[in-house]
Amino acid sequence: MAYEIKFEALAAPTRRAVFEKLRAGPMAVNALAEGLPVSRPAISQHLKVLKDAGLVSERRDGVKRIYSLDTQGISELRDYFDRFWDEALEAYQRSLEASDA
Amino acid sequence: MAYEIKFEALAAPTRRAVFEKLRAGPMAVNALAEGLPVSRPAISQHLKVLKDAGLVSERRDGVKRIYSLDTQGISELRDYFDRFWDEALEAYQRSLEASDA
DNA sequence: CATATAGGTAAGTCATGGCTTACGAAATAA
DNA sequence: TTATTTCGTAAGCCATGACTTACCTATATG
Repeated sequence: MAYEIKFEALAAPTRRAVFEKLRAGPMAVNALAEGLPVSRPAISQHLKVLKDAGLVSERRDGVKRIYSLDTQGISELRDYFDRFWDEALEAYQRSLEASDA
Repeated sequence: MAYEIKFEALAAPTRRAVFEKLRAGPMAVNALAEGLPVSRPAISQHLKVLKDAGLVSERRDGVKRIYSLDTQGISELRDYFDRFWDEALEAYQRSLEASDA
C-alpha cells in the first residue's frame, strides 16, 4: 500500500541520486549535497519527499541530521516487484494455454 | 541500467493503473482504457512510455494491438530492489559496528 | 467500393513539481 | 553573548508532462 508515493519519490533523477548515495551508509545533508549539481535546499526538499515515502529515515546528531536508508520501506518495493513478476509469469502462462489449439 | 526510464514510467498514477491492469493478462487498448478516467489517446500515450521503458510489449492482431507485461523488464526492477535491499542491510550493519564502543 | 472499428500522432492547454534565493531556527564555538 | 555551522521552510520561476480534441492510417466488413 502507498506504492504511489514511493514510485513518485524515485522518479526524479537527482532525488534517486540522493537515495543511491545513501547506499554507502548514513550521511548528513551537506555530505549528500556534495557533488550533486543542485543547491543544498533542493537536497533538503528531496529528503523530505524520500522520508514521507518511507524510503529514508532521519536521526539528529547535534546540529546535523543523519539520513539513512529505510530497509522496511525498501523491502516493500522489493516485495511489490517480486509479486508483480510472479503474476506476470502466470499471466504469460495463461495466455499461452489460451492460444493452444 | 536505464532504471531511470522505468521509474519515471511507473510514477504517473494512471500509467501505473494501466500497467497493473495488465496483470490480468494481455489486453487491447480499448479494454485497457475502459474504466479509467482518461481518454483513449491518453492511454495510447501511456502505453508508448511503458513500452519504451521495456515494461510492456506489443503484438498486432488484425486491427487490434495486444499489450502484455514484459517479464524481462520487470525482472530488472525486481533485481534492482533485491540488490538495493541487501546493500541497505549491509550499510546498516556497518553503521552499527562503527558505533560500537 | 464505402463504412466501421481500432488505435496511433499532432498540437495546444494547464497544473505539477523541481529548482532557485532569501530567510529563520537550533545547536556548537569563541 | 555573538558568531558560525547545519539545516529546514517560504515564495516564486519555469520547464516538464499529463491531459484534451482533432486528425490520420490501417484493417476488417457490408
